[in-house]
Amino acid sequence: MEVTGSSGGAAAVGPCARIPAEHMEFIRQVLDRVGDKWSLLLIAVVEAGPLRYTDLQRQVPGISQRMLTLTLRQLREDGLITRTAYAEVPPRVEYSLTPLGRGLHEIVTSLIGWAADHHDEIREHRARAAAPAARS
Amino acid sequence: MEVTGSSGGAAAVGPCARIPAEHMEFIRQVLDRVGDKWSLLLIAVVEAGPLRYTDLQRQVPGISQRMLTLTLRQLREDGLITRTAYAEVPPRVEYSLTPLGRGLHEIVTSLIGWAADHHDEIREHRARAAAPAARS
DNA sequence: CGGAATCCATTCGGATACTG
DNA sequence: CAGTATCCGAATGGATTCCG
Repeated sequence: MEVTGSSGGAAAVGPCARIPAEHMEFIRQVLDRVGDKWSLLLIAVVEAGPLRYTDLQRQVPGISQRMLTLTLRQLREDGLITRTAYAEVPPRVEYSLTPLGRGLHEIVTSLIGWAADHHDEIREHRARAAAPAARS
Repeated sequence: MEVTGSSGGAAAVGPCARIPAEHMEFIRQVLDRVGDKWSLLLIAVVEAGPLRYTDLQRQVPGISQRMLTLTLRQLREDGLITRTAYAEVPPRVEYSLTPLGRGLHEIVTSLIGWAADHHDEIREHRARAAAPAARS
């Protein structure tokens, strides 16, 4: 796997970072699915045990019914969450993470933790980039 | 901070998963920035040391100049990558990860690893969901 | 309560052409 | 080489309305 050989002209890349082209395919697939506006957030929230539709809607501020339904369906089709419907008088539906989903949830937790740790730093950078004025 | 009091009606959620509403804000911000089509992929690729514009374009299959430029600019504004231009006859520009970006890169690596481990499983689920036919 | 369906604005993002 | 600028189709996603 060590492609640091000097035979090629454009070597000198790092040791492990060259992403194999074969991997690109499913990286893209996962990123396409998970890289929308709500999936990761929903993964993060639904971890709190079986949650009902309206619970999710309340916990995720700003999401519309449409997007909630759509995203939940996709996550379910990918095997990341389960949907359990109870045939009761007021219908009740509960969503939970599958084991597969829990694996992803750990990563989402990392991401959220990282965001929590560094969002100040990012906001500073962003503000600094937006204001090219500050120069004595 | 323990809101697990039984005064409310809808308690019974998990122990740690309730995401504080204050966190939601910057979770959304980070997700909005990072949850597009190319950011995470670029973070993953640019880790391979200083890479030039065309290198990135070659390493990320399918990206257009427009998106490459735009995404690189955003990542730079957020302080995740650095851009170094050399005033040479054929212009040369190199992109690298900042320390901040390297922190995110670790998480991206986890995500890619997870994707590599489970993409078969996901594809199976997805196919099974798409084909409701298979029943003897 | 838990959706599905339709409508529509905004955004995303690709193709192309041009520039320093 | 490393972008910028414009055009335009496609997809995202919100608001609203209706249904079982």
